[in-house]
Amino acid sequence: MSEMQKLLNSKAPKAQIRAENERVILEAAETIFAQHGFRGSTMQMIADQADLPKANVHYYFDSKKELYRRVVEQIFGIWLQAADSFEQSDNPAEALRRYIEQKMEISRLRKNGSKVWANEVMHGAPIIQDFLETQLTDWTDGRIEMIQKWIDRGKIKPINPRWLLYMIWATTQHYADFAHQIETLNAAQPLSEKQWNDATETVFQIIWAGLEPKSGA
Amino acid sequence: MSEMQKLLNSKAPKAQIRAENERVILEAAETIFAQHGFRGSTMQMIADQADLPKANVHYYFDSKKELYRRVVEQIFGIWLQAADSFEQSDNPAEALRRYIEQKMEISRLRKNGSKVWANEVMHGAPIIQDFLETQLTDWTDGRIEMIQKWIDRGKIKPINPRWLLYMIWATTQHYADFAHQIETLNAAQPLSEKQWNDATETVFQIIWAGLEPKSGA
DNA sequence: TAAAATTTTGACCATCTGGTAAATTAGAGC
DNA sequence: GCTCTAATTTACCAGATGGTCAAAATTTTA
Repeated sequence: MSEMQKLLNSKAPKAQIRAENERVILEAAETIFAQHGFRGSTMQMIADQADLPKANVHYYFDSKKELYRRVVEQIFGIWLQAADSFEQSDNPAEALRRYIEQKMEISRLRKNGSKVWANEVMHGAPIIQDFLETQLTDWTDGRIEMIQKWIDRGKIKPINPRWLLYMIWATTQHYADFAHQIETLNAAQPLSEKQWNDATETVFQIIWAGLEPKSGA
Repeated sequence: MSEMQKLLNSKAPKAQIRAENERVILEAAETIFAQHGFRGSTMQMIADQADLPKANVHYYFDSKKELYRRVVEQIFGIWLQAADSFEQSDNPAEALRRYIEQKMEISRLRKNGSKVWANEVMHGAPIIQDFLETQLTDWTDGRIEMIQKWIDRGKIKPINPRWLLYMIWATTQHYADFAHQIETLNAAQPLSEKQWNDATETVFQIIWAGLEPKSGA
């Protein structure tokens, strides 16, 4: 631990030391796991990132697997939180806009989390399979029902709601998971604020224009 | 090597043994790398998958890195091949339909390849950065120009072509990279032929309807 | 058929890495 | 201050893994 860190901790009550160190380690782990995957990350890398001795990381988290599970659980929480922005509404355009904006915002601000999630799912979700089967399934079914109601009321075109959801997930998360590719294709520059807004707007525009019932129908 | 394999090889001329074994190893490697990532895959796993002794794999491929690079290069070739289906055309609807169908087909038939690619890019493309900077950049710039012409001629709505391309990539590749999640949400069943067709059609319909200039405009 | 070249294979090694032990230091409660 | 608990840290270990080697087997060539 650095002198700086020591200084910061020294004034913290003992109860807060634990909370703070766990937070620091989880953040470091998310960064490292996002960059190198589970197996590609070493406890030493995480410890260095957190500016703590490796044994100290093990003091707070019994094993690499447990630490990883905690990171993934945290990420799933954020995912579900964003999902709430897709609330029941009679105005599909507004609900979709809010949801897309929220998911793009997460891709921008929580890139690492999205990457860890993608990695986990791509490798067969060994750790969070139960989340997929319970919470994610429930949430998805609920939203599909809701979109179906929009269709039944003629508020959007009749499309399969499931593929629409996947399209939104895919497109928004792409900006986090493939950020490196996008940057490379952007003259090695991260997207600017303006570009993020423009991309968000374009995603919404295409999807919404693709769903809006023809005024003449 | 199994007796079966031995029997099969025994009749092959020597020159073909090498070609055949390299093919078998590359295929095995793609499967294993897709499932476990670069670091999570061991040469032993790949050897077992190829039904060869580990030392034999090293006889054909000097190192794990070289084997991985060969796998990724092969995948990029397929990617570019699909890209060709997005050929110059004055009919955006047809060109887009062909491209989307092609990319969905690849997601279905070459799931592992897509996963390896996603993994590589997500981790910062350490191996294929040069491909991104040269070939992918060139291809993308070309297609953006082409889409811009469609816009200029009023054949599609004015949107930023780049975000449209990313949307197509994201959506189609999602069906490969997140296949496990999609299966879990499909009652643990792989998508049926019918579902694949339906998803492909929906993706095209939404995107095209989102791009088609209003008939009244 | 004999020699040369290629392929196969088991045994082995150096290194890396997750995890542990035990001693030391710092803080909380009295 | 003194004791008890929590946190920090160094040194270390056991197992896994990428890669090597040399011998054996197989095929090609002369």
